[in-house]
Amino acid sequence: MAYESCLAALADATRRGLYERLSRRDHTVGELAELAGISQPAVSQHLRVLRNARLVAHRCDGTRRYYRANQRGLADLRRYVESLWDDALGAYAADDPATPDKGESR
Amino acid sequence: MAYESCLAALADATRRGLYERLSRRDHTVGELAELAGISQPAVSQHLRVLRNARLVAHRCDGTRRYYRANQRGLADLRRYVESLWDDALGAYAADDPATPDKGESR
DNA sequence: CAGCTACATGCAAATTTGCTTATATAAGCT
DNA sequence: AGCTTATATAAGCAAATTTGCATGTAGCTG
Repeated sequence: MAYESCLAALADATRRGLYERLSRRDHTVGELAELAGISQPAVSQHLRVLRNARLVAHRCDGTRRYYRANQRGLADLRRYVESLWDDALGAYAADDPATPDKGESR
Repeated sequence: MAYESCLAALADATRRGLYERLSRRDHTVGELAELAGISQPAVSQHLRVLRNARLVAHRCDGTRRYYRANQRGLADLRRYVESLWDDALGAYAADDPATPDKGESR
């Protein structure tokens, strides 16, 4: 189940920022480091997490590596969220309308 | 935006298990602790995280609190994932030479 | 080959996280 | 009121993560 690593990867704000940037356009590691305002090694490590989750891919061009978003990981995550959503709708439909709630919160 | 706390909440396997169980049926804290095989305080802490993410809600009945899945948090997460998905599709379409450029910003 | 650039990896410190035990609060029961 | 049950909060700890810094590696260029 690959959606687990996607959730873990996107749970971090820095990685979300990197991913969202890469979903608009491809970037080299150095560009990402400058844009995100963190060191290059930090970016490399975040990219490894995103890569293991299949959320990004890269293509090599000389010494540069152009990273971009990859549909595979996101497709897995999307499928999982949709399954949760279907369950939620199913539970809603199964609610007994004759039973009023007592203490609803949050 | 609330999807951030949803991602963080569902990134943990134990909380995912609790949430998925609560999306099928409501449960008390004690039931969840027994089913998950962890202590009651641990469950309470996980439920707080899920509650803050609006992924679960509870209703009080005497000293018991029946928790169940809440659509609000999941709806936020779903909307976010769908927006990422649309971006991914958009990027894919942008690779197609038949579609016009969309003008990069930032 | 030497040197430079772009990136990855390794390591240790610092922060975070998840779990447990202990304690507090609150409601029901006798 | 005192006791029990159900849950929340607090404190402490071990394990996992994040970060910064230093070093290693691969490709280009002269």
